[in-house]
Amino acid sequence: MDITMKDIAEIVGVSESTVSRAINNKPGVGQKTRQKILKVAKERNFQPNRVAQNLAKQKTNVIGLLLPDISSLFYSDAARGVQDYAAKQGYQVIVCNTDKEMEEELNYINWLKSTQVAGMIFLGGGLVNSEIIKLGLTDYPLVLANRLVEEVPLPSVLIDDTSGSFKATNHLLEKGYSRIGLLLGPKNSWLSQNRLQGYKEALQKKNIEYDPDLVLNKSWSRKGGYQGFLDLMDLDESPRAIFAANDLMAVGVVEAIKLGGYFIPQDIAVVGFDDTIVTSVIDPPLTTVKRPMYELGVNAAKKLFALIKEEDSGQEIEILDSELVIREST
Amino acid sequence: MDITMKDIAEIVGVSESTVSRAINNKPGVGQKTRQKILKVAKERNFQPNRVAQNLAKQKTNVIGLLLPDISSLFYSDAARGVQDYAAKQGYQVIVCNTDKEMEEELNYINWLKSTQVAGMIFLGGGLVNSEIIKLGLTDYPLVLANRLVEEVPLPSVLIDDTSGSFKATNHLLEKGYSRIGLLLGPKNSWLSQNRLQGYKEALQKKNIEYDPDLVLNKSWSRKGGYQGFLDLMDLDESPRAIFAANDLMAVGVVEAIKLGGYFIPQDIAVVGFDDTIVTSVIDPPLTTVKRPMYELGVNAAKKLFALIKEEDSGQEIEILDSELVIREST
DNA sequence: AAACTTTACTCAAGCGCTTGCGTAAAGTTG
DNA sequence: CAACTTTACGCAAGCGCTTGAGTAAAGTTT
Repeated sequence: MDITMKDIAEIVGVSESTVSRAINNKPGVGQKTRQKILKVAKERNFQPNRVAQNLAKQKTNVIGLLLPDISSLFYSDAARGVQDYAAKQGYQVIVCNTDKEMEEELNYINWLKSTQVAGMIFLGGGLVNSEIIKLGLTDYPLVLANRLVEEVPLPSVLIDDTSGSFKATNHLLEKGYSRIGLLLGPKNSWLSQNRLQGYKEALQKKNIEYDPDLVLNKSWSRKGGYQGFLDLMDLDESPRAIFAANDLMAVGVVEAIKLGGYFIPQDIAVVGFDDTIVTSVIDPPLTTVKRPMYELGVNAAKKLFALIKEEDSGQEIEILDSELVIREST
Repeated sequence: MDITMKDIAEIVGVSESTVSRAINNKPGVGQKTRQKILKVAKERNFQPNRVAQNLAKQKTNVIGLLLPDISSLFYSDAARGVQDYAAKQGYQVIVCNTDKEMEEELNYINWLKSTQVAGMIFLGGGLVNSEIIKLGLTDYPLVLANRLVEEVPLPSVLIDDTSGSFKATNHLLEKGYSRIGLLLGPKNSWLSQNRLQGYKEALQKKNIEYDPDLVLNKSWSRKGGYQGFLDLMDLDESPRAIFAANDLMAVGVVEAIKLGGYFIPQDIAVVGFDDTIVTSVIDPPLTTVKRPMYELGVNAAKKLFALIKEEDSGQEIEILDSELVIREST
C-alpha cells in the first residue's frame, strides 16, 4: 500500500540514495532530479517509514515521559507541556503511568530504552537518583521534574514549593493571624517537608515562635483535611487560620468548618495549595498557591532537548516560582 | 554500550538466528543452548532493539491516540484507560493533542502512519468518517471513541449520552418538576443534540409537552451557565428545576442561584452532567450524570486490539451506559 | 585545452533483528 | 541397522532507510 523510496527511485529512474537525499533536503542532487522526485513523492503521498529511518539513523524521534498518573490533574497539565514542546521539535512522547510503583517504573525504563527513545523525563515520585545512576541512565538524556534533588545531582526542573508555602503562610501572618494551623500529608513525604520548611521560614521572619502542636500530618485527602481540622479545634488554643498544604485537604477543611457552623473567612481563614479547579468552585473560593505545572512540563522538555542536542543546558537545576492566588477565604 | 544479539551470539558461540529464537521462546533451539543464551542475556541485561525488531517484523507495538487535549479532565481519564489496556498487551501509546484543529489532526495521522503504529484510536471531535475513509485509513486498525456515528460506520465505542440525559430529566420529573430548564452548549454540537434528545424523550414518556422556551443554547462554561440561569429567570413562568448539560455550566447556575438569594434544592433544583470533581465539592453537591470515561478508553483499546489481532470484533458499535449520581441538589 | 575543482549521481554496506530454507546430527522405528 | 522422522542449528536474505566512498560528467581556472 504505502510507497517506499525504492518505488520512487524506480519511477523516477534514479537510485534510492538520490531519492533519500532529495527528500531530506540534502545536497548532492540536481535541481531537475530533485523536483521530479519531490513531485512523485507528493503525488503518491510518500511518508518515510520512521522505523527504518530510526534504525538507520540510530535514533528515534520519540521521548519517554514517566509519571505517576496521567489522569491526575497536575500531571496531565505538565504532560501537555512536554508534549507541546516536543511536538514543536518534531518529537512524540510516550507516556508511562507508574502509579508510583517502583517495579512498573523499572519496567517502563527498560521498555523505553529498548524502544531507543531519544530521552526521558521523570516527572514526580519514584526512583532515587543513585538508583537511576546504577541503571546506567546517566549517559542518557534524562531530566527530572518535580522531584527531590539529592546528593547526586541530575538535570532537574522543579517548582519552588518552599517559597509557595512561605507566601501562603506569610499572607496569613500579614492578615494578622499569628497562630496558623498547618495540615500536611505524610511526614516522610518530600512535599510535606518542603511546605513545613516554608511555613517555618515565614514564622521566623516575623519572629513568631514555631508551635509544633499546630502542625498535623494527615493524608493528602478530603478526609485528611476534615480530620485535621477537628484535631486542630481540639487544641487548647485553636488557630483561627488554617493552611492546608493541598487542595483536597482544604476542601475537607472547608466542609468541616461549615459543618461546625463557622464562617469563612470571618471565623476561620483557609488557604489551600495547588489552585486546581475545585478551589475556585468551592464556596467561598479559596486562596491557594498555584504551581505552574504546564510550564514545568515545557521547561523540562526544553532542558531535555538541550541535552539531546548536546547544547549543554548550562545550569543543571532550574527552579520555577509558585504564585499566591488570593481569593475570598482569607 | 547496549549489547546486541550479535554480541550474544559471539559470546555463546552460536549464530544470531539461534539467539533470536532462544530469546523469543521459539522452537528450534536445544535446551542447553537456550539456557546458555538466556543466561548471557540476563547477565548483560540484554534489551532487544525494538526499532530493529519492528522493522523486521513490519509492525510496531505502539498505538496512536488522537484526542483534543490530554490535560482535560475527561480525556485524561479515557487516555489512562487505553494506556492501561494497551500496557497489558505489551503496547505503548502515543498521545496526540489535536485541540480539535483539523490540520493538526491530519498532521498527526500522517505522523502516526509513518511511525507504523499498529493502530489508532480517535477520541472525541475531529474528522468526519468520510474524510477518514478518504485518507485510506479504513484498511488500518482504527476505532472511534465518543464521537458521532455517521452514515459510514466505523468501529466505535460511545457513551449513551441520550439515555444519560433521559435519566437526569426523568429524575427531575419524578421529583415533581414538570417545567425543567435545559442549558445546552452550542446548537450544532453533537453533544447538545443528544442531550436535547434525551430530555425530549423523558418528557414524552410522561406526556409532558415540550416547551422550546425552556431550552437555551449557551457556551459550555461557567459563564454560559450563569447567563443561562438569568435568562431562564426572565421567562414569564420560570422553571424551578434546571438541567445543565455540563458540569461547568452547572457551577455557573449554582453561582447565579446563590447570588440571587435562592436556595438549592428548596427553591430550585439543579442537575449537572459529567460528575467531575467539582460537582462533589460544590455546595450543595450536585446530582449529575456520570460518564464512564475510563471504561470508554479501556473498551476502545479492547476493540482496537481485537482488530489488530484480526479477531473481528463482532459488533461494530458498542455503547456504554451513563449513570445518574444523585446528590443533594435535587 | 590541459589541469583542476565541483557537482550529480550510484554502489554497497550497514542499522539489529526475523525467518524460510537447507543440512547435518540425533532420535525413532520395525 | 537401514530407512525414516525429528531436532538443532547456520545461512542468507530481507525489512526501508542512511551515508561514506567512488566515479563520471560538468564547470572553472590559467
